Amino acid sequence: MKQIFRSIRGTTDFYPPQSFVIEEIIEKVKAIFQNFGYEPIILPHLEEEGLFKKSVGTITDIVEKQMFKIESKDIVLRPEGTAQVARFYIENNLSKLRDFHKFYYLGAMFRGERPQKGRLREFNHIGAEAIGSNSFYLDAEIIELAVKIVREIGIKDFSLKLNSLGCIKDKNRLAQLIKDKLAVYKNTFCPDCQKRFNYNPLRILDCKNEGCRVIIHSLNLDRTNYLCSDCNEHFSGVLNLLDEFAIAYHYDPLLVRGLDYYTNTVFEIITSLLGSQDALGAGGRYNELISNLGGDRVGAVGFALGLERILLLLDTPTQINRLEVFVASSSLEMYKEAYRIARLLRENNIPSEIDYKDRTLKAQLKYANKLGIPIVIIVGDEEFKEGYILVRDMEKSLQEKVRKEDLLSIIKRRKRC
RNA sequence: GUGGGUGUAGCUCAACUUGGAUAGAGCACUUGACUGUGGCUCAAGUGAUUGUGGGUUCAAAUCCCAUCACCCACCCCA
Repeated sequence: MKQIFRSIRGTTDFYPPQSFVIEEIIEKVKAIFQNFGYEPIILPHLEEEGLFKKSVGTITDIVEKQMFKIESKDIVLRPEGTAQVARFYIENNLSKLRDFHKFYYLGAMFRGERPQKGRLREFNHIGAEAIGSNSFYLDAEIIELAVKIVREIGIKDFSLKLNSLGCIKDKNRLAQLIKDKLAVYKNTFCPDCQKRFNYNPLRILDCKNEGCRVIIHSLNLDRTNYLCSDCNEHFSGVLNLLDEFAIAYHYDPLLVRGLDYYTNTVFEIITSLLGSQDALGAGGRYNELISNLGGDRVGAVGFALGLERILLLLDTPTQINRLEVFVASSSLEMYKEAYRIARLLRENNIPSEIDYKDRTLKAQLKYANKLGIPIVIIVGDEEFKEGYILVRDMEKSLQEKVRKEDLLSIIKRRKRC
């Protein structure tokens, strides 16, 4: 009996052409991050369980039931990046090195959710964290950066939502305000919201249940209801910058995020094309996180984009590789010459391919055509003996006979035009 | 985690309702017509123990149970 191993639930294999698209995304993203002064970090997939309990919050689903834990050790596969970056920042005393840092990272995160389209158990985040400043310019920059990445990757259907939760005092004030004003409706809420009412009243605000929404809208909630003057000023500063630089946004006073560490600015980049997994990315400020985990009290902002969700919105090209030349041989006797030519081209950084399956010339051309390779060099028995090699332009269907010694320069010239 | 749907060649699907003999088609792939030369057309060929494991039956892709995976909604979030 043959045993076929299958991929683990909620994990995906990426292969061409999709894998090429991912590589392109990564190249673009890195260039943009570096343009904005963000430095790469590569952190482990394993972290202590307690790190996420203390930062993301024990009442969140992520920590409560979605972490992959290594039995008998308090070690988990990281479910998100921000808390980890905070741990890394504190552990290495980076505040002593410099009082301001900007980092970016690309890597896998793990959450034991029930998989759906755009929701995997192992998925990749494109993340950025800027640590050490309370300036609202930084909030605006990080939002602009996230939007820019999404746009430059080629996504058209997306929008930006943002809100401010305020400082800890403001957040508590908002929670109390919700409790006070909604106490009368407590029994009419959906079962989820009845639970939320006690342990996480902010989450009532983004409930999808129609009944709950009607009640929530009747609050006519606005940030001026709970933000202190400093936090309100900070948020206005962010909005003014976005206005000034024409970054389209929608202020949504009902936007709250599921992770405990957020304070002040929170935002989401959403799309209408992914069903209920509509967040392409999200982020916000977390002014208390570093100090909660034992570091200095420094302001920080960050975001994460979901690579796989972005991928779902991009068209997958049918043909994508970087091969420029296929070296075909008219007979097996010429194979070694073809191999020699391919080596020469590769030495000169001209991506080249040859046949490895003893195909007929016809089949080799067909194969080159299938790979979308623009130039085929044909090593023909007769021509080769006379010192010539054939160069065929596959798009124009033109073929010329060139001297062996001129081959490289001719290919190089073609490559330029 | 809750509720529902789906699972048939590499891909997209048909046959399932009403069980019946070699499970069909298109695309893709290989070969040939085209005589050392791709794309178009035509022809032939390769490729499926019907997700997996049980059960009912003379007989199961088809009915039943279990299991796995994916999809949709909820939940959650990127």
